Amino acid sequence: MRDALSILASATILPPSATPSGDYRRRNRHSTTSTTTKPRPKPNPKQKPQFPASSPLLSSPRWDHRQRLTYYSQLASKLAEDGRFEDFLMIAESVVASGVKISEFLALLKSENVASGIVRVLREGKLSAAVDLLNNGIRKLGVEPVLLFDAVAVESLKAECRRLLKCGEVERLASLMEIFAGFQFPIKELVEPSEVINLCINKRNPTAAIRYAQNFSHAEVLCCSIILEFGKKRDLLSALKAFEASKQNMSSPNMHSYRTIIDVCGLCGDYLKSRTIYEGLLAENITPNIYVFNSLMNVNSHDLNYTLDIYKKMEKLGMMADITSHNILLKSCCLAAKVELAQDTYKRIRELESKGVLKLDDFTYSTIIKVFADAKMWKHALEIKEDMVLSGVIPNTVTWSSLISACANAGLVEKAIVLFDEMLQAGAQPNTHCFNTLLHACVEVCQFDRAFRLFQCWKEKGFQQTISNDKLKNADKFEAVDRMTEMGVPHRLCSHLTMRVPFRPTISTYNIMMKACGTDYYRAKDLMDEMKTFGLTPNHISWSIMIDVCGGSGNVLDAIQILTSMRESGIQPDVIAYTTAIKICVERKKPKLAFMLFAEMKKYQIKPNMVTYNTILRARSIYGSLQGVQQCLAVYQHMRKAGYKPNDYYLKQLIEDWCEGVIQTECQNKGQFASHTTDFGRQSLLLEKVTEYLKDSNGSLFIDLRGLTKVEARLVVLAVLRKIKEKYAAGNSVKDDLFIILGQQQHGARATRDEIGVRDAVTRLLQHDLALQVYETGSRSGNEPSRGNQGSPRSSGLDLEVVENGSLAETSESPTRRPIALQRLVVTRESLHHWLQRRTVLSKR
DNA sequence: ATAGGGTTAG
Repeated sequence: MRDALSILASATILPPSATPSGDYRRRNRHSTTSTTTKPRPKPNPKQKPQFPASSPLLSSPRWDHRQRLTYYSQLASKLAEDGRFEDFLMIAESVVASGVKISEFLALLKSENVASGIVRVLREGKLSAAVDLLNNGIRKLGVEPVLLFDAVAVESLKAECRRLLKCGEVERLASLMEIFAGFQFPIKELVEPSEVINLCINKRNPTAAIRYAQNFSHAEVLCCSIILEFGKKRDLLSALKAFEASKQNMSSPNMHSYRTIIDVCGLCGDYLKSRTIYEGLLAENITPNIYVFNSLMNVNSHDLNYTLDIYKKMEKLGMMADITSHNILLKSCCLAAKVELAQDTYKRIRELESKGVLKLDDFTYSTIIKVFADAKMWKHALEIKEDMVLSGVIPNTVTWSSLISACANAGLVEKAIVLFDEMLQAGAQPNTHCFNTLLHACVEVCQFDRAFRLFQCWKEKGFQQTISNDKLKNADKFEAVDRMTEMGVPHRLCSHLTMRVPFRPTISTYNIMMKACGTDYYRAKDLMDEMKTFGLTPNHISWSIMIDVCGGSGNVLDAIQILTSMRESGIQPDVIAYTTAIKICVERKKPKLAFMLFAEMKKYQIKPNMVTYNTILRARSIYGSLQGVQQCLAVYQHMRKAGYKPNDYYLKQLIEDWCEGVIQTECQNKGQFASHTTDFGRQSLLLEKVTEYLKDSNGSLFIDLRGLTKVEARLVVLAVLRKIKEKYAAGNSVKDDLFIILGQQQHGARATRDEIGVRDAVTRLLQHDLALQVYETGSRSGNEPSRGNQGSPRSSGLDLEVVENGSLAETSESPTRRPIALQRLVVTRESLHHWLQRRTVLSKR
């Protein structure tokens, strides 16, 4: 125990003699808002203070009881304010030991000083130790610490909370709250809980949010909403942290938080994580509840097999799958487009219903309707509607929407409109979503006028409703209906629209309508402006549609310009916007612009996708020149590097067409080979070779046909010949024989059938179709009539067994190379000359 | 406490 004297000595406070007791005033403990001061309540006169003799100061005859108490409470207040809670407690203990009631002491204590002392140690980061001390010390004196804080203290604490809120000091705020919650203080009074939680979420501080939430009795619910909020912000990492933090201080696993984090995984697109979480539960031998199972199935619903596995797992555990589980299973079938499985599932659910186990709901019916809608089975969809009505489930807006799209997807606009009408008759409230479906139905079948009439009519009626409410006079109404009927809107539809379809368009509405503009760029532009008057901002899709509409009107340059407008309006063009623009260029036969845009994508680091590549490669007919083909091949290589499978149909077509162009007029039966299709797995080799041989840098007259089929070999030879021809036309004559490697033979082994096939096909092409002079050589190089062989046969990227100057591996140290002899064809330079002179003008394609 | 519908590029 420390000496009270030393405490007094260090306390910077005036002796009580300088403080007239009657003058001492303190603020009223019970006032909540008023800051005015009141005289402090007089101590109970019956109270006879008994100060122990051991405390000389307390028993000093110079002071009366009240003076002493006032002095010590002031001293204690000061000590608390300085954060010296140990000393503060010692005073309190001495006072109590002297026989004074603690409540009397507390009544005199300046509790705002205690509060600010706590704030002070909080700022110094030494809060918890100090508070533990205070908490225990005060409790030991038989008082709840909450009594330390009166209205004034609460006000100062509130102010501190507001300050911490404003500064975004969530950690400190959470600490403060934890402490006061520990005092059994109603912390809800200090600051609005949602404000604290929102701040923690905005500050991306999941642990502070959870720490705060755990001070409340409904912590589980709060923790779940925190996890969900992070999910809504697509911040899975923080959500997971919140989830982990919420597991602390939790006696039993909280299934609610498990299902929430699983839902959040779905929101954030990380379905694999949801599986990990589920497996974690299993590993701990915890059986998830049905909500966890349903959420897991839902998050993984795009993976039918997994969903089915979970469904079976539930069965194995003897857990009754409820209607939600079944609905999710149906949804999974729907996403996988497994119509039959969906039908079976639907039947099974119906059976369960007839046994009284389940009750089908609007979700069930709407989902199976969507299955049929997607499969264009509109009749089946309508049958489900009958089932639904018979079992007494009322179709809702979503059900009607799905039914309308069932007809729309099948191209039945009339039926879609009849259904819409029926929906209104049935008293269902259509919403914008539903209206969009209907408008889209019209656009899908190119009934643009009809889309506009409906749109116009919806807009007018919607306005009237909002402007004049229901005060619309009957006469006006009839007039409006007449006008709409004139516009071709069904009469019944008009009257319903007049009554209750408010016009609340979305971006989608305008996007659909912009599509309905076809190639009328100015109309689409007007719609875009109109959209802004409704407070809607065009999105990526709007801009892409604008590019399409503008380009469709033939205005390629303006269409490209839209990419810039888009960027200027704050929306970075995405891969779709660029692909659309490239499509326009290709359609309008502007390959150079298309390639320019393609290059621009690289500049803006927009990765082309399969559609982009196919779009730019599509217009093969417009690339007639070697340069064009080279550009295409470069795109092709780019594509492979980006990891796309080289199964490109267009490019093969391009090469075939271009190569065949060599003999277009010389060979009548050219279709014979061109009609063959090489199988996709082998194309990469073919295309690689063509790409290699067509490079400008590759000047050698050398072709390696090993590994190719005869159709492919023919293409490669034709490609090289075509290149020679184009080079010749540009003034480069042939200076060498053309070497063609067919295959290799080990010692006396016979050539394979394939190799013979290739040799025959190529020989026939060269000799018969093109009348070139060809001879075959199977022996070692050097035996054929030599012409210096300047063109090096070594070609980059190809591993050849031929070394320079035609001598085969004489200097090689590898013994395995020695016996290899190359089967090759040689096309003489003279005959190539003749061939070139025969047709110096390239056939125009 | 659970789930569902419409729009963009081949």
